[in-house]
Amino acid sequence: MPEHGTGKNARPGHPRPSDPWKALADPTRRSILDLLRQRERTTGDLCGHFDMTRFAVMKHLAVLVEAELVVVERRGRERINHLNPLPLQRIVQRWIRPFEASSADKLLRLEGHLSKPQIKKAKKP
Amino acid sequence: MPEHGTGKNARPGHPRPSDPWKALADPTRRSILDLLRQRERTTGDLCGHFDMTRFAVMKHLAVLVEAELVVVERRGRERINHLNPLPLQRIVQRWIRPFEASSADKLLRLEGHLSKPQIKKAKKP
DNA sequence: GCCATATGTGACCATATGGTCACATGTATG
DNA sequence: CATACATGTGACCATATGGTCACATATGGC
Repeated sequence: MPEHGTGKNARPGHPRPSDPWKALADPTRRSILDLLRQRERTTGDLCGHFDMTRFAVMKHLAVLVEAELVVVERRGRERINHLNPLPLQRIVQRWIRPFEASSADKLLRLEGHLSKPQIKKAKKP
Repeated sequence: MPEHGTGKNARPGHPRPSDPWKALADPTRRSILDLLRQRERTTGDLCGHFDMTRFAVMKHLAVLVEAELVVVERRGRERINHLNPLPLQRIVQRWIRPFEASSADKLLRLEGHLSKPQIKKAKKP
């Protein structure tokens, strides 16, 4: 049930959410999310913040929408992009928290490897 | 000072960490981190868990190492891969926490837009 | 209706990426 | 030392991705 898998909810308007990690991988898209975190913005507004063309920004926006990180509201001839924080929260809960849980231990064990070669067996002369 | 890469510390051993988001983007690599979270593993051990060839897994491992998500310890003829939780923690602290901070408000405002189906007008024939 | 504005679509290109393989290196052990 | 095992390297290929553009489609105001 927690998995919105391939074929369960195949409603026309929501084909299937794509991997939010993929969407997050691009720094431009992360900047877009950052701008959207401040307030919702039209596509044109967003374009003003980047060096690339309007089309490139729109493509990034499309990726974010497919990952459900951005929700679109049509208002007249404008398109207003809203941040949807849910996928990020899901990532935190299903991915990052578990890593944090067991990290203190590993961190300590790691320091040994990071600083010294940790030779198990004495080298033969 | 003569040009030496991108300024800061271009030491031979540490070229510069690549974007951890990029490394996290691939599901195989996330699975590797998941396995490494349980315990450290050799490359061969990791390969056993995936359908692809050993080389593919090694490439993924290389990406993870460049992003400093994995630390390598050489032990004899084996290579032992350790998880390094620090980059993940950095992502959480510098990226995800700020989003969580302002999300409750946005969530409420979003609900209105999420429930409206956004019907597209029929195309002209 | 007409036109300017704002956004959408498809084609197109260069490069990055995931994946494969043949072959090279290193190391433990008989 | 020889050989098998574990890992490393480079070339190579197919596809995905980021980016561009020309052109098409709404929408609001006149």
